[in-house]
Amino acid sequence: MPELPEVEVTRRGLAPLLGQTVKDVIIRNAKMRWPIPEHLPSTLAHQQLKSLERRAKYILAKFDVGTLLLHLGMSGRICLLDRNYPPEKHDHFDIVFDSGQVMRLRDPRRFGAVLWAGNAPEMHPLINVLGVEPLGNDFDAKYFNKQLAGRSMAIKVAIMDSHLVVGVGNIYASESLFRARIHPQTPAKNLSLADCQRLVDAIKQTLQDALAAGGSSLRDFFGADGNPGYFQQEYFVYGRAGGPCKVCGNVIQNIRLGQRSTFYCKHCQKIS
DNA sequence: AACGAGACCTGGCAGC
DNA sequence: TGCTGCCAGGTCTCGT
Repeated sequence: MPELPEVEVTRRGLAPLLGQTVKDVIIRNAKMRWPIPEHLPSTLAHQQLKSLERRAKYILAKFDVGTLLLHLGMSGRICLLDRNYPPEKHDHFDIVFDSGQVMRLRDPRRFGAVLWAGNAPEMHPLINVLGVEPLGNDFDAKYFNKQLAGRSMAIKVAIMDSHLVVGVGNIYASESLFRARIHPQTPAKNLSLADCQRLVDAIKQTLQDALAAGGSSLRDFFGADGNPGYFQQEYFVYGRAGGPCKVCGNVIQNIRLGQRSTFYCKHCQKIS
């Protein structure tokens, strides 16, 4: 589900739809984070899907007439199914294509979003405030060090701030800090350039590892039964409070930072 | 400008 | 079995 690697895996899994023409759009429940635009069925009718891109955790589906923005929120999932596959309770939105395939959005908590962005999605107010992509060349130690200057917030909270860098969710924030041996409560401004280098490297490596693992479950992810089949990653710290650190054997701690569960090893991770 | 808290939702689980 | 409270992979909005 929706950390950056799963969003990217989802985007790649939708590739069979490229070049196909929209036959129908079905809105079963428009009450997502923002209302699903009522005009989508008429706007998208007979339109050909030109490209599928990703920015942060948004999937951008581009058509000649504009761009559809999809966000999976906390519990969203997109499946490719046969159009006759019966919808379930939380299947809120379908795009039916001329091949008979349907792109179906399921989201029990409805924190996700389906939005219309016109032909300049990078100017959309939700998109144009976003920070750099974590896997791109713009995200490096120098940039990050500059962004963190003067910020007293905990580094864990900072790396989850999408205005600085996008795509680092709650799981991979804890995992990346463990790999970089940085305590999650460290004030962001205290990180040296060398600390930033280790953290940037750790974030990139953590996301790439997850992407590689998620990619291997692609078949299950889009299985006919809608089974998510997401990989069972071996986490170093996330969800392992009370258990032994895999490096030093000390007990993994659980605290709350920015109202989110945070896991770390107090022996391996130090405050600077 | 920066930061913290509240808000949006449903489902699963532990504890009583 | 049923109820209650808490927790969950996100992030915008508002008040200080």
